[in-house]
Amino acid sequence: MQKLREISIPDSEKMQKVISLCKRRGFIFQSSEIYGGLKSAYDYGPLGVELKRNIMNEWWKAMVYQREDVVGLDASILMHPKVWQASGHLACFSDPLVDCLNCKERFRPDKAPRAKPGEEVEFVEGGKKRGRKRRALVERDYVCPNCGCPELSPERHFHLMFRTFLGPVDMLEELVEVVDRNRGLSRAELKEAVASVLERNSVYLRPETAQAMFVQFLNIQKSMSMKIPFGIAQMGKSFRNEVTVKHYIFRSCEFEQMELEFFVEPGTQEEWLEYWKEERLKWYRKFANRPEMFRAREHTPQELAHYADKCYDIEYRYPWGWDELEGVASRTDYDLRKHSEASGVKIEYFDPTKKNEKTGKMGVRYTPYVIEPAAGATRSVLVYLLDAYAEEEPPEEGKSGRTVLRLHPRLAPFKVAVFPLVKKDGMPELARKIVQEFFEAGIHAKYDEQHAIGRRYLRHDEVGTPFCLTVDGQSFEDETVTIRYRDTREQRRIKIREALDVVKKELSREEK
RNA sequence: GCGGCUGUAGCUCAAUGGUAGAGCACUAGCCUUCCAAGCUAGUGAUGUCGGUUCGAUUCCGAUCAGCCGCUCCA
Repeated sequence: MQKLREISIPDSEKMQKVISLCKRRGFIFQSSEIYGGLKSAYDYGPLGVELKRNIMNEWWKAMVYQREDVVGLDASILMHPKVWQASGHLACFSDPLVDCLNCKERFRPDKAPRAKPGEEVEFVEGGKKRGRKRRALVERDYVCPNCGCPELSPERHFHLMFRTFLGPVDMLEELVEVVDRNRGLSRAELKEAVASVLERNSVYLRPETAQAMFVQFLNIQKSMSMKIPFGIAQMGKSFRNEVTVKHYIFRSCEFEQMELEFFVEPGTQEEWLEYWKEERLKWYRKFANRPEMFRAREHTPQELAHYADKCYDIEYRYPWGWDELEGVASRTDYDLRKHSEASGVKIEYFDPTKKNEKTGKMGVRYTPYVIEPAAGATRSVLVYLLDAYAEEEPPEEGKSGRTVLRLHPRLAPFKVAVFPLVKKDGMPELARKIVQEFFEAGIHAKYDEQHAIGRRYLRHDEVGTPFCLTVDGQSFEDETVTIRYRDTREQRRIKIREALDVVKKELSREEK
């Protein structure tokens, strides 16, 4: 057997290499590139769309098809604005921020050091460690947390939800009229008047898929006769005006989520949280070459969101360190309760099998608690690309090293490539006949006759194609082809009529 | 949003105030019976806008985008 020696790649170079491969081989392109690109927006090319879709299909399979207690949902991205009022996103997503005019620090006023208005304070010019000292009067009840300077920009709100407007009528006229009518007002009052026009017409692109599952809880539970515990699964795009976008597709303003809301009886949330944490960790590791690169980390009390009583982050060891991939949160009954209060609709579950302690009769009514495993689909794409990317030294003298994507066969964009050894003697025709069988079976396959055979193997290694079938002279004598394995570079002969089954069998293997 | 660095062909990189070059890749053809062989020919680039200049890819400014750090990330 050939010895395949992997070249170790420093973390500092890994992202560059993966990004470059993704562009070169049609996985991921920058959005609107010919216009100079758009901040943190990326397009999934012909191979990227396959990888992303394969990951999402595997998630759907594990969440919905392979269990009885979860059903699916595909909600609209635009929802009634009251949804976001009730969920708290409208308020929380617009924290005021302030810039320090001295050291350029940006911070939240509520987290800044307190000070007395009118007091004189000393600070270093430019915010450096040493330098000329200056004094100034405190105007507000806080100073810059970095340099202590009281000279600050106005408090500004940063809306983290994308606002848009429903309805074809342009509100420009209305706005002009409001401004015109209120000429005498102060700036603050005018701002409020304009804001109210905007608010009245605004809808928002969802910042998470979760809320639709809470809002449709009753419809789904009743129409499908679901009994608690049960879950609702949804995949789709969400949008956030992130202050800082980072690390390629890791944090972008438009991203794709795979979320499960799993409703449980109050009091059982802890065990279900543990259950889902383990399930999700297992799921990620199933498709990975390096399962040890995934871990679950419990949130510290400081990190915990206001709606959660406990939360795990499923983290991956990215080239920049451990970072989030999925959050598995115990959200209590916060969301259902909020929507119940805001809408006036009683969102409860009636369990006829439990005895009511108070009345002694059968049947208990309660607001379910929810466990939320919320995964990043686009983050998963990055994670599996990083996990799969490898470079190898030449297996022996005179041969070539290679770059290989060791993707799980079910995640790989092409499942199989079919080649004629050379472009003559009827080999292309036979190879095309074989590839046609895969087309008809719905297995994504690629016919390739360009360049020499070795180059074709290596090109398909680079995009993660797990199996290559090659027609040669012998194929016409005994109806066999060679199957060549991506991970080992080994090959063996199989009967042509068995080729489809051999590939199918490899694809159905659970473990990587 | 701040600070630092960066932007030349699909990729990796070179050069210059005066005709922008290579390797790889790609295309066509020849050759080729299992791991990036060879030969011939070919396509293809200075992120965008503006300024200085006789002339700017080079100098300056703005802008867009990327990387690193800070900040942010209910």
